[in-house]
Amino acid sequence: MPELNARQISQLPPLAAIRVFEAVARHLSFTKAAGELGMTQAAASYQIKLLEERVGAPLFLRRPKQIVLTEAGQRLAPAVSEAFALLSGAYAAARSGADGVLCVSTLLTFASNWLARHLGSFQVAHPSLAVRLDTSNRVVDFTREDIDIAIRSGGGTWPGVEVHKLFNADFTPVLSPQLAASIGGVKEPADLLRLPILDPGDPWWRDWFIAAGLPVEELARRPGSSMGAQAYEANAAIAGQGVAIVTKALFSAELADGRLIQPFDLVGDDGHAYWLVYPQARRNVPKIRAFRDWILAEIAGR
Amino acid sequence: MPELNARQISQLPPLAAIRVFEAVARHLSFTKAAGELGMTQAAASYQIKLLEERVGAPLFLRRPKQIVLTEAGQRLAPAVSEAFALLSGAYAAARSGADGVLCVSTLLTFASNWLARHLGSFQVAHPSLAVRLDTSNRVVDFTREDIDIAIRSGGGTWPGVEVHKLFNADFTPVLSPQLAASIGGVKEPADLLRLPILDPGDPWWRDWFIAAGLPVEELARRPGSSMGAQAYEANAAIAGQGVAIVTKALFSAELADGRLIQPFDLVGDDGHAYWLVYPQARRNVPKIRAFRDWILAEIAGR
DNA sequence: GTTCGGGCATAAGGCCTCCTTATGGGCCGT
DNA sequence: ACGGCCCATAAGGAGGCCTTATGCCCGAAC
Repeated sequence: MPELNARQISQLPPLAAIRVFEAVARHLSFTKAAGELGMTQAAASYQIKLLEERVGAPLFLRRPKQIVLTEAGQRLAPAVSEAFALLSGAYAAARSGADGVLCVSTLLTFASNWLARHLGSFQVAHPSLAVRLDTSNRVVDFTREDIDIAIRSGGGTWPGVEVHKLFNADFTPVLSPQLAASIGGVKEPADLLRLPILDPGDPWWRDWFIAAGLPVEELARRPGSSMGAQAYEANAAIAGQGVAIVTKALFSAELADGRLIQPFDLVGDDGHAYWLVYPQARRNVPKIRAFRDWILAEIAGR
Repeated sequence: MPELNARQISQLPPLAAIRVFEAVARHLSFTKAAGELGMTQAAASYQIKLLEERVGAPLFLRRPKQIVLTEAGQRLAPAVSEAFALLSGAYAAARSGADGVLCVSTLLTFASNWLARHLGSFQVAHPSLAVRLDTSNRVVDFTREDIDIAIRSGGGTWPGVEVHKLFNADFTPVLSPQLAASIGGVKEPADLLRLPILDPGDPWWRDWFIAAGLPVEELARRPGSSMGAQAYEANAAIAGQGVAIVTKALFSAELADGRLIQPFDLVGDDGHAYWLVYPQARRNVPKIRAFRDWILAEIAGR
């Protein structure tokens, strides 16, 4: 790759004039070039004159009815054309090529339980768009990380970003049917007390217990470790290791095929939700629109 | 060579912003890049923001103490560097490369009788400068022909050009010593009437005859053809075919070595002269200065 | 922990570039 | 000879772009 140094850069020609020169050299006409560039013939004449003064030599010979390149102009024109083709290509690539890869920052559970199952239809709809998932529970800063769009959970109030609610982050206990059967079925909330509670320190449990009219003191005494993500706890629940409290919407498949059951209709809700977020300034970037439109339709369509 | 079409050109990025981007990508610092470009950090920030909006994607990630290129930026940067290197090279070549060839439009006689004998010392002094002679008696129009500098004869009043007088276009008869001897020597002007006059229609003859007190009627009756250039007529004179009327300064060598003799001190002068001319606007172009300085010194040095 | 410094972002304001309109000259074709 | 095409030039104006000034953030150092 060619190396540039400060001296070379500082000696770059006036770029606006070079752009005009390229067009004039291609058309061999000031008037036509000006037309192409959307300016007047006088402006083109001005820029060429400027450039000729900088170069120190005429670039065109003004013949009646037609202009021709001087020797100096002939030297300059091909390189300028090539340089502009390069620029044009790279610029186009950066513009739409940014379309090439969509970087989605997503919460672990949302990725494994929702995106993993639906992303296929997005790929089908946008075959030229590769999706890179960046899974973490941090709240990403779009100005510091190379992320296009993110799934977050929370109150939905973040500055500088566009937000769309996907679904409420409600929560309700789930467990495997085998585990429920082991105590003769789970008929009322209190039955849960006879089973292991997965991550009993999760505030959701406390909220739900209160809503269900159960005592919370006992919860606090239970030993327990948080696995840090609903997906892990749900897997433990499926394996029959205990009762997990999760967001229904993320486990519709497990609930539908019976790997998990929801013993009670009671659903807690702390006002949080899952949100789609992206920088306001980029709301019209094609790939971001595409993903937004797709995910909202996908959520609504169920 | 890459082809450009109007659509591509119209989609070129803002070039000023691209120039800033190139510098920032090289330094990975807004402040340093701005310094290199001789502008403030705020200006660089402004341009990058502008470009990012046009591209539709961030080009840099703002990390504390340092910025890094985003994926889009990484795609753009190498091509931009390459394009600028191309431009820079071509521009430099057009600037100094214009130094490479000096196109001199010259009168035929001046070329063969003066330049041909002196040009060697110019080549020695400027070995990197190739001289292309364009010989014709037209008055070249610098805006229509690819000419850097010209030798003209005339009154010295042309608009838009810088002029330097080389020497007066004086005129006096010359002939070969053998021809003079054939009539027993040429002692007084009237002796010329006994010899063939080369190009008797030339106004110079009329002027000189009048100055010498000879009758001009006889001149007009003589048959004669103009050869169109002093050099041709001088050659005819050297061959003994007649008497030519020429500018002394252009035939100093022939007069010195005796191939031609100047029988009379009487020299005509119609106020014309030989001039060095070039466009005023280009008076500081190195190769033009070089040629001007050389030829004036060479003329003065004799 | 607090302060200092480096680096980028942003706002307001002004200059100067660059474009437009208008006009003229040169040359060609009818 | 005259109208049309094309480029050059002058005058005038708008807006892009740069500057100054200020704020914020973060990390380093004491």
